[in-house]
Amino acid sequence: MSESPITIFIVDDHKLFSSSLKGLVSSFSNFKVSEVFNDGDEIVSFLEDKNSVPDVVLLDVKMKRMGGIETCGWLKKNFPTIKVLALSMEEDEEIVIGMLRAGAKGYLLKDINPGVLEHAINEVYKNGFYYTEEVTNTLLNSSENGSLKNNVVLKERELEFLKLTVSERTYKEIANVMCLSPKTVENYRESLFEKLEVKTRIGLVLYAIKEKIVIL
Amino acid sequence: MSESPITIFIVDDHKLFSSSLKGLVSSFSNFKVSEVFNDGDEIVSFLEDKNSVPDVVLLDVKMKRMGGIETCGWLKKNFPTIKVLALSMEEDEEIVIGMLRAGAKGYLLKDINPGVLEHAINEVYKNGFYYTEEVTNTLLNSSENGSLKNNVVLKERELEFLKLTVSERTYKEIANVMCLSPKTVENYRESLFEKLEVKTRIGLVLYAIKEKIVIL
DNA sequence: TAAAAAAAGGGGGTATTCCCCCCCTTAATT
DNA sequence: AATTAAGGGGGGGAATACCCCCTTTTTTTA
Repeated sequence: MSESPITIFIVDDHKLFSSSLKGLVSSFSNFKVSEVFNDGDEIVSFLEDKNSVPDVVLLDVKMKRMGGIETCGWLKKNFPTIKVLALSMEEDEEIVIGMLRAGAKGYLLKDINPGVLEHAINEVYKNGFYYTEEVTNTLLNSSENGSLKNNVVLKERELEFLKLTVSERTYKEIANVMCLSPKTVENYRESLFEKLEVKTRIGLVLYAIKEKIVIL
Repeated sequence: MSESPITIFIVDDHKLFSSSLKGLVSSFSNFKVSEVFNDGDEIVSFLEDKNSVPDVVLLDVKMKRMGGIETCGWLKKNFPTIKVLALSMEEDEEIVIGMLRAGAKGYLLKDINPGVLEHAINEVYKNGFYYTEEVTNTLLNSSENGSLKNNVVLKERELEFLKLTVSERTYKEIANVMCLSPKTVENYRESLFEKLEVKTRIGLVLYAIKEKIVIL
């Protein structure tokens, strides 16, 4: 029952890559690569001129003039029905997060197998999104940087204190909440400073967030 | 070419739910629900007795005795080939993150359509994972809580100050880095306190992290 | 072009944080 | 019986953070 094909735009400033990608994607059944752009600017002016609108855009992340995130944000804002699949060489956390926040419906590394790309395009078209395990893990682990004292076991009361520290409370206020004297609270602070190898409250806050002791 | 069915275990302490789920899943082609457990403990002892190992486990998150995260962690550690699909009523950020960190290959809300479950089981079996858009958004947006002054535009120098604040630096040190007098730095602090409606440095740090001005 | 806002620097005071000591009790170890 | 760990409480002081009020210069913008 051969439906109308999924129309695809490709945006990538490596012409060799984009043209070979066009060939590859066109070879998949039911896909039609209508346009190929070398830059974010190009697809923007193309769409501004009220030309045809694609179902899916394969968007390179790192482009010289108008970058991937910016382009993605523009597409999201002006053509929210378009599903953007981000394509990237590396898996830079900031960029992954940036692209997804900008509205990308998926994030693929360029070293994937053709079959995965085909699957991803179909998924993003049908279900509206396609997230690989790697990307999700990147999001999850985007907190395991820094040299965190990871092998530290925090006790219940310490966790309580830590959670309260991650808020605009003074130690006096924390003491009230925890039903302790301010001085005892300071003891917790001091022992945590040592345990977690930090020097200020800010350090505690960063630790708590990185370790997902508190979720923002 | 009818392959051997995907074997599935269900773990859920709501018997009514788990048994109806068993019926539903069994009705999907090529799925076989071999065992149903009422608790994490039960599947653990079952597997410890070297009984059959399933392909996929549908795991309830909130269970009375041995909880979902704990169970998932045990499965991940002892039977890494088993794909765990977490099932949950709500989409609590901490729990989503906890489950995925514990090794779950997917996270589904219990109010999904049967078709989605079928699709998810197939995906998790074939590709090893299945993440819904909601879950990914939960991870992404796990920062858009709180009443952030979102419509604030920060100037370059303010951003610089803000980024430096998210570190264990005193204002004196920040002043050195920014080549400003400590007093000027304090002016930035004050104006940001107003703009961002926070009362302490901690507030600034939380804002910067939530708004991904700094990525941890 | 005059007014407003932004950028930089500052005084002086109070509150809080941070740091190094100290003490007591209770419960587990040895 | 003595030691060690864990939880709770404290003093005092120096450093830092926080707050309000101020001046000057430059840049925007109305």
